[in-house]
Amino acid sequence: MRAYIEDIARHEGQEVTIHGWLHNRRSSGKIHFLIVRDGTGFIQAVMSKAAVGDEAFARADHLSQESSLSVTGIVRADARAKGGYEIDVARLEVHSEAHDYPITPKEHGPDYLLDRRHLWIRSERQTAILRVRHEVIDAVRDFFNSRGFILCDAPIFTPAACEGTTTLFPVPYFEDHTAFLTQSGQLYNEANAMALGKVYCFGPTFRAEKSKTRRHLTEFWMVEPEMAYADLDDVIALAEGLIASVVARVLDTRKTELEILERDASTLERITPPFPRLTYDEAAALLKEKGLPFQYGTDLGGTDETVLSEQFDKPVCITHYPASVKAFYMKPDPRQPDKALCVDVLAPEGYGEIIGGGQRLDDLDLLLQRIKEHDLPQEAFEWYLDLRRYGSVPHGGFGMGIERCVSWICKLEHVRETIPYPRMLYRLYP
RNA sequence: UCCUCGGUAGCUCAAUGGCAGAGCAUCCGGCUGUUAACCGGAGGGUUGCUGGUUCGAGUCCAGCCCGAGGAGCCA
Repeated sequence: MRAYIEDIARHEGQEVTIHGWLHNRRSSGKIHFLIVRDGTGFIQAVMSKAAVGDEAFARADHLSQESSLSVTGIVRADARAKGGYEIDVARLEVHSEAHDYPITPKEHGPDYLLDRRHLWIRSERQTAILRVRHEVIDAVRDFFNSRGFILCDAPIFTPAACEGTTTLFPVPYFEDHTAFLTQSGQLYNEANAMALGKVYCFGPTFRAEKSKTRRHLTEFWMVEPEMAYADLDDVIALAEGLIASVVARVLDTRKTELEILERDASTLERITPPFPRLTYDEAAALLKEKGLPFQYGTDLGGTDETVLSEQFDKPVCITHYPASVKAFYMKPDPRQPDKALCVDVLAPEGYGEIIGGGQRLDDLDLLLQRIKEHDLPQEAFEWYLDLRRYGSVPHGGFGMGIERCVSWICKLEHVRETIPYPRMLYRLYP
């Protein structure tokens, strides 16, 4: 009977066949220990010379790492085994031998591994991370779907910058046209919210900044919800609910993976709403108190975010940034018009911003003024201005970077491990 | 674009300006409970590239290439 390693406990005492690959092999003369992986997990297959005969035993002695094979044998509980179970091999069938597999069971540098990312993802640690990524994405979708949000994706090819400031990737678009890869579905999301009420988009996002840090990818995945008839408090409550829900799901279904990653689950168990909130002014005062060289009126830097997030054991919401450091579409606070009704959520343990959003500017005249102030071409935004011409309402939303979120939940050193094929400043292969 | 660090065997790394080394991987041999198994043996080198200093350069100097971390930048 065919079985998967993740279900092996259900097959104790039965004879099963595992189809997979040889992860590692140890031998002790008349007994081989084959570590087999099948994509769902790892298990040790024990092969004794007495059980399989001299010929089969000798063949297994030369089996190389990552050769594809099927092992058949009885599942046995064993306290010495990592997952609690082993297979006593009765038959072993080799499908394809691998020669000189480049990723050996010893240390490798990041450059070497990234050049072989297509093979690196076979490792136990990388499969654990990619499983957590899958769970995070699934939890995000369930969260919005169960709350009446409609998935309504924004285009990847866009005609111009959503904002004038950031660097975009240009792509030729038939004769004489240049399209740009999206850096946000935000503006389209606003139009979709006016059509469908509560929407979200979820897709790849492209940033051509020459950022070279552990928090940056040039291609990453972002989920962006947007709600009509919503204010800043609604946006913050939604962000809290999303993060708490995603963390709870990973704790519920991916305990094994968190153990493989040596991630302390107790720090994640504290992630329940409400999250602490600080205004920009309060954050600035706190940074000054801590003796950081922070200049009031500027955006928070990487170090500032790290120090702030380390003050709390939950994600922290920073609101009311100066309007001047935020995007043109942010609504100013009526009580203090130099501040924006915006929120950034900083992940704990120094992981920095994972969510950015806020309430959108819904007044036509003020929006026109902001477009002028930011030196943006008004004609490119006529469709966006129509949303204010035809039944404008208070609305808002946010964007959450999936890789930064996974990186925090898994407590990784670098976001490059959270996506199957990372795209970075100097890396486009494989 | 700037700052810092790095590039030596397939991999991870040693080597005061004086014979190019170790562990792992590979190959051969040994071992019936190994957990990155262990023990014995063998093969494996254009020291990133170009030039310079020197009796002598992996090592010092200059330029370049590549990478890492950070800064700037970045919803």
